Amino acid sequence: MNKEIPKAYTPSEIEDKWYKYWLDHKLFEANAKRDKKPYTVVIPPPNITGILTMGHVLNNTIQDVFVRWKRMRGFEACWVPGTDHAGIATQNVVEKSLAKEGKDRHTLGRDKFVELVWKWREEYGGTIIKQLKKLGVSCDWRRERFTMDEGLSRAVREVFVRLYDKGLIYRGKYIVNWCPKDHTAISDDEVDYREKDGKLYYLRYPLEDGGGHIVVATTRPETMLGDVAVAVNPTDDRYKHFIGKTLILPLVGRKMKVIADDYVDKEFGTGAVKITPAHDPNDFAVADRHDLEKVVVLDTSARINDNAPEKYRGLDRFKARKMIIEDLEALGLVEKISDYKMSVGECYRCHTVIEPYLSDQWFVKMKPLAEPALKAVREGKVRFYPDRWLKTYEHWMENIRDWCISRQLWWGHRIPVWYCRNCGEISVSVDQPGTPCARCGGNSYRQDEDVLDTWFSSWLWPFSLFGWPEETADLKFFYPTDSLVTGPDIIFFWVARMVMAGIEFMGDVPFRDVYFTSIIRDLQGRKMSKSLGNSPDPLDVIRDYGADALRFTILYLAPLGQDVLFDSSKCEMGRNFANKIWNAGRFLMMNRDKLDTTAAPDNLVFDFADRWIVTRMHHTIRDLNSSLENFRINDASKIIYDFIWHDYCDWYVEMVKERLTQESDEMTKAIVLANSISIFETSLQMLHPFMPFVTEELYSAVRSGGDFESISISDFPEFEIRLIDNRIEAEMSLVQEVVTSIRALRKEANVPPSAMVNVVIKPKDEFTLEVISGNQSYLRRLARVDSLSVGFDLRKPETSASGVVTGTEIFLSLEGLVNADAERTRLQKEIVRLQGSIAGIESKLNNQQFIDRAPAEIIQKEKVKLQTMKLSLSKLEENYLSIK
RNA sequence: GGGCGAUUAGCUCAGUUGGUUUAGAGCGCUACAUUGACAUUGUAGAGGUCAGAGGUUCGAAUCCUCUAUCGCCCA
Repeated sequence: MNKEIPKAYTPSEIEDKWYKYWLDHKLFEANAKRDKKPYTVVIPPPNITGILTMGHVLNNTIQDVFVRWKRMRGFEACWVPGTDHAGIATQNVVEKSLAKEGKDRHTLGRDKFVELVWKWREEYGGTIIKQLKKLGVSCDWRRERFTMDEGLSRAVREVFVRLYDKGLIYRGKYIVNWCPKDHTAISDDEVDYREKDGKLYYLRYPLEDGGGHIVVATTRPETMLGDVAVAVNPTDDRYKHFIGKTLILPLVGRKMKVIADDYVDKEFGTGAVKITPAHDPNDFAVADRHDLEKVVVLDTSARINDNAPEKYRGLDRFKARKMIIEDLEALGLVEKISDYKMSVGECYRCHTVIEPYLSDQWFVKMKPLAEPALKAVREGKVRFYPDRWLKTYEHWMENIRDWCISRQLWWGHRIPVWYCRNCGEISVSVDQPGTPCARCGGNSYRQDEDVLDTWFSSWLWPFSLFGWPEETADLKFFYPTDSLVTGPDIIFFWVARMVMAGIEFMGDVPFRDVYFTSIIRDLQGRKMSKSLGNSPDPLDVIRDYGADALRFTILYLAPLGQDVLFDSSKCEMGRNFANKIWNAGRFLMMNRDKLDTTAAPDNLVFDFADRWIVTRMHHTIRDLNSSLENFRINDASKIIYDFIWHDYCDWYVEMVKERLTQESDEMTKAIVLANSISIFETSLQMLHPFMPFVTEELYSAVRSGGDFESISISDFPEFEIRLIDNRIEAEMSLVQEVVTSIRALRKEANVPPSAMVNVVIKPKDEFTLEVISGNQSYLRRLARVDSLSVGFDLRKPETSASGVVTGTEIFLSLEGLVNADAERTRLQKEIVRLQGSIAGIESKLNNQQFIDRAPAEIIQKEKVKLQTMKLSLSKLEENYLSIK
């Protein structure tokens, strides 16, 4: 930096430069061999289809703060980045682009299609990674992994085989969200629910014994072909006597029982529910509990299949609905049809109504995995921040259900199950069997068509990315990882499952601490989402305000466990802060350029201001470290903000200015400046994990000359208790109080800021006298005072404004400027306020129970407070009376 | 229906085990200030019966109970 330092900080000019520098100098690379303690973080891998959102910004900034902080504190900090193959999302994206060319994946064939997805990934899959770099994150990019990489894919197959061999993987029937148009299952989050006008059909199901009928209500009468029972609530008096009786299913003729189940809502419809296990998830669960048959009556295109009476076979579900109602009406079995608003699930891609559909799926038995994972968290081997999420975790783990891991997609890890083409024998192995079929000796195999749920690779992430199942040096050194930073919305999908996988396959938990981030909302409190379009593009925000500003603002706004209402304009706060620091640096540089600093001696002499800022700084170091240790990251950002802005800039720099103007000796000036630069450097180091760019730029500027070392690998400031000086802090508070009080008096009396005033101070005690006399030059400058007299025996000037600070009287001599009435009013107000406080304390001290039960320390404090207030009050009253 | 969280200044939020808190910050507002770091600034100020009602306690924004409103998760 030279003399032409711009007045305003312009982030865009330096951010890319420093990021490139850090990468070129390999500052973020971590190695297993080093003689350091590891600090490991694995990134929650973003989807390759995704673009950077505010959620990612928060999440990754938090990780970066911890990683940079630990790196500076001497840890071998290793942050492994990567992306997730996001099965469904990615397949959809590629299918959409195919559709634009009028093609679909089926005409292309599986191999060609998968090839195309890989090509798409090469081209677009790195977008979010590029965007993350703009944020300044300090990942070891050499280690970047993708959940479909060969190594990770092998880990997935290995895990499947191990679990299968242990008997923890099985094949079974399961209700999925089926799209009859795309012929695939889709996940719960890919179903769009819409309010629609529908009908509620009330159907009569006759009893076998001819004793009347039961009326059931349904929105989907065509599924009645697959009914196997009617359920009622066991506490429902209307139906108690029907339980156990047999009904005849109209049109089909099937005999069905009336069963009792808690699931039935007495208030809904008639209180009797038809049970269609193959076409409704709730009914499926009921059927499991009551051991009922599951009759599938639709084919994969949602047409009536051969399990139904011949008449309806081949009909589309909606045509079948119409015909069934007509037929039932003809039989007099429709009681009534009413209008009904209902929420219907649609495929978010093609808007076809989703069909809950029973199909063959692969499952993992979760109970044996969940038990040790629950125990580990309960024992504190993994800690949650905030810890209330423990309850959510426990609840889920205690009621865990088996995990359906198969997906009818083409993009993903294909299930490592092979079927003998000859006899159908199943082989489960990491690679295709190379030996003849064990049962029939056949040599031809067919691999299972399905792929695995994307989470089935994510749950292995903390160790698969270090090379598992190979016992690599990295795995030994960096596992278990230290902190995981993620959103509470994936506590089940991801966090819990990683704990299970870590314990099962590595014998140890995958991380020690889990930090659950806030949810970012817009100013109306709505979750930010693509469809609402209410999420600002972080890249725009970075362009407008700077990456540091965005990082700092979002951290400052995001307390642990609370949601954040965000709007880009809030980044002004961070931008202003960056600019403030920039200008503090500018001030130091400008003064250094004026001085011959080569003359600065090694032994720096500290004056009052230096000693004060040093003790404040060490408080800051201590508080900052303890906030970060406790994952109170927004506290940490407030602490460093207050120190730099208020202690350093507002007070210390102003005092430095006084010394630079007063001192005539170049050598002394050089010392003063060297001290302030040294404090500034330390401040930059403390701030660096939060605002890496501006701190690096300034650090490099103030240290220009010597050998350059990046701030990001410099030593984080160490707290030294010997530099905490309570007496200096008390002295400085007094100076600050007196200055503030004089400034307030000036303002009250309408003295222009540029005008100098004369001040008389009658100190409360020796200590006050000493401090004020000793710091006269600072007081004069900070409060713009011309002549200052301090003494016990001084008299109040004839015309003056007066104030009392904890018993010390301050008089502002104002020839002809004092408005007596205004002065009286002001003092009166102050007197009333003090009287109120005094009355409060007196009543406390007069309360015998308070005296008996409160700790002596508290009582003593109250007494001192009372004394000071009484002293101040008497002075105020005296001054009030003397106004002429 | 079950669970969790929130409710503090006009707005957005801090306030860790109850006592130097007559409750703080940022933004906004008011007044004044622009030739030496910074108007992306400085100085001073106005603004709150801490959602409501009970209770525990010498003492409650803080602990307990209930109510109201809002949000999230599970069913």
